[in-house]
Amino acid sequence: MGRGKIEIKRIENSTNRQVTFSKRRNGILKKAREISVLCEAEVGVVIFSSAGKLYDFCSPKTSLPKILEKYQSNSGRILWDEKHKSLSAEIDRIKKENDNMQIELRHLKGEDLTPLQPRELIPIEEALQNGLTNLRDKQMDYWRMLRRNGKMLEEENKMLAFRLHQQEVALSGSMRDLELGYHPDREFAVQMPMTFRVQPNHPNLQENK
Amino acid sequence: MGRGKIEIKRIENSTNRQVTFSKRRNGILKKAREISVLCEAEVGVVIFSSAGKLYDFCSPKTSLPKILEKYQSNSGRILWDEKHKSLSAEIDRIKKENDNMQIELRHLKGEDLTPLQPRELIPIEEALQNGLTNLRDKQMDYWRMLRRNGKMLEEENKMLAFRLHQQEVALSGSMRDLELGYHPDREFAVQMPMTFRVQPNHPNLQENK
DNA sequence: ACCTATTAATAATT
DNA sequence: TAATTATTAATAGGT
Repeated sequence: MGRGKIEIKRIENSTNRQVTFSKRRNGILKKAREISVLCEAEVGVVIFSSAGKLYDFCSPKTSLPKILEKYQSNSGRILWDEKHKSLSAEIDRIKKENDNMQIELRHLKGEDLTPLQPRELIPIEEALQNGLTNLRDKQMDYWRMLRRNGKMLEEENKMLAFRLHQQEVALSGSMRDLELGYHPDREFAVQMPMTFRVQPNHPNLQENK
Repeated sequence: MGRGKIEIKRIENSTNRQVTFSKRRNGILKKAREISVLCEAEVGVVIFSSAGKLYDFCSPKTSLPKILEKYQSNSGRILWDEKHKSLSAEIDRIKKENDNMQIELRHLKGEDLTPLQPRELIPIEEALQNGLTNLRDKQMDYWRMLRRNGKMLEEENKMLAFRLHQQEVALSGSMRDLELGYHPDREFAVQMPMTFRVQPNHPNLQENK
């Protein structure tokens, strides 16, 4: 179609090649549009000129990603790039790690032990014993902390009770002053009664047991 | 181009549509091949028929993945966004699962318990106790199996020892025959001596303890 | 699937 | 680079 028939091989004349590219490119894109409308086909076309310029067409109501997704599932060929491969590889790696941990967890919980040899049960038993030992240590720490805390509260209580006692003494003194009249010389010496003791079963301590 | 001009709109007649699709599809793929040869263009074409059948072309010396890679970097459009997102999402999901299991494992091993409240230690302790119980059960099963096995071996030994005894008796009889001459009438009745017993500390059983 | 009249694409030229 | 046009190629409708 043209003033003469041409052979389908590289056009050596650079200008001709570029002109032909331009014309035929338009032709293909037009044909692509037409077939997609006429026949309800999904079409994707990507063309790079030899200079690297991009031209493309995609049938309406879809998109290149959609078409390519369909292409992959339909052809079985994998289009995705290195990044995808590495993501997939990472997924595989993590899944494997996951499986191993799952197995270990099951074993520690005493599940799926049947296929194991007695020899293989030993490290699991040790892990469990160890875990229990560590846990008990931790619980012991808490217990000690609570006891220590209780003792501190006890001390604080003792101190507060003493202050309360002081105030009561002071208050009763003031009351007496009010009743008997003010005596500026009178002295209310503050003394700590060393024999004062909080009862060991002080209510406040109950809550921290 | 044809017996009549046609409007570029969906062909209602299904047969016509299919025929036209077939013809034009070939046309496009041919054009794609031609432009790629004539003009050194890189071309990728993907066509789906309305029935979902796939046809494609890719210029020689390249591949669809390569073309699409180039397409992405050239157009800035990302073709794999969706796929990427879903893969990334899956990685996140699995990693989370992974982390949770890792924490659970650590806890069971008695590690990283410090930030936990005493209340949170209880289920861990229960899990460990449970695991240990299950494991001990399993070990008990093995032990019982070994014992049962040992008893069976003991029985077998008893039987073998008896047979050996028989043969010794028969052999010594034959020897006597050889020494005294053959007496066809002579009878070697086989009797099980019921009082025969293998010693409980039979050497073969030691290995299975 | 093939045929062919007709339209559409395009190579060469301007 | 764009328009023109002679010619080939594509294809619509029929068989």
